[in-house]
Amino acid sequence: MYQQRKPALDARAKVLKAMAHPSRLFILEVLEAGERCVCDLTEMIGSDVSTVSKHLSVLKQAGIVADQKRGNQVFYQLRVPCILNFFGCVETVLQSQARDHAATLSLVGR
Amino acid sequence: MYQQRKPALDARAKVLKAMAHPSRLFILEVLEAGERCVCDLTEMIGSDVSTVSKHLSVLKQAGIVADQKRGNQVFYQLRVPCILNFFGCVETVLQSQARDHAATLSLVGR
DNA sequence: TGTTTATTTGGCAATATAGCCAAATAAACA
DNA sequence: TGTTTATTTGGCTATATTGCCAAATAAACA
Repeated sequence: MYQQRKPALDARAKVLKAMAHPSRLFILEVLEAGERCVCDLTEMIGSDVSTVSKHLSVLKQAGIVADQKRGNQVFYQLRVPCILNFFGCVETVLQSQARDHAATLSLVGR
Repeated sequence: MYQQRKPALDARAKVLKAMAHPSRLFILEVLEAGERCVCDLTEMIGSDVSTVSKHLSVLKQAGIVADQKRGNQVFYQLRVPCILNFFGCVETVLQSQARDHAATLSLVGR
C-alpha cells in the first residue's frame, strides 16, 4: 500500500520541502517576473549572500529553478512557472485557519 | 520588499512544510477517498502508531485535516480537498527532472 | 472494577536544516 | 598581473525533525 507509493511520494515531498521556506518562496515570486542575479535577490532578502546562494542551490537541486552564468554574475530563472498558481489551494487552507481562529476568539470572548 | 511579504510567506511555508513528507502525503491521498481512523492509517503505513499520530498532528496543526473522536477511535478527514489537485504542477517539476536526467545519461553514454 | 483497545504525549538519539563567517573560485577591469 | 566584484563552498553552532519506546489517557467491555 504505502511501500508501493513511496518512491512517487518521496519525489513529491522533495519538491515541497524545497519550496517550504519563506525566503525560497520569495525567490520564486520574484523570479516569476523574470530572471535575477544572486546579488539582486540577496539585496531584496537581506540575508548573507552565502545564505541566499544556498537557498538557490536547494531550489535548483529540486529542479524548480535553473541558473546561467553570464560574465561576472549568475542569473536564476523559474523552470516551472506553474509553481505559483499552485498557491490558490494553500491560501484556502490559510483562510480556513483564520476563520477558525476568529471563531475560537469569539467563543473565548463570551 | 521581503519584509513586507514575510508574514504571508511564513504562513505558506508552514503549510508546505506540513505536507513535505512521504507518509503525510500518503495520508492525504488516503483521506481523499474518505475519513480514516488512526489505526487504519497506521496499518497502511507500517510505522509505529505514535509516529503516525505525530504526522497527523502536524497535518492538523497546519489546518489540512480535522479529527473527530467517535467511541474508542479518532477519525481524520481532509479539510482542504483541493490540496491534491495541487500536484499537477509538482509532477511537471518531476518530469522535467526525469527528462534532464535522461539527457545527461545519453550524453554520458556517447 | 479490572482489562483490553485506540490514541496521544514525553523523552531520547540520530539526522537534517538554517544562517553566519571565512576562504575558495572565477570573471572583469585597471 | 594585481584588484575588485560576484558567487559558491566549507565549517561551525543552533535549532528542528524524525521515529522509536515507554508511559499516560480514555473509551469499551467483561
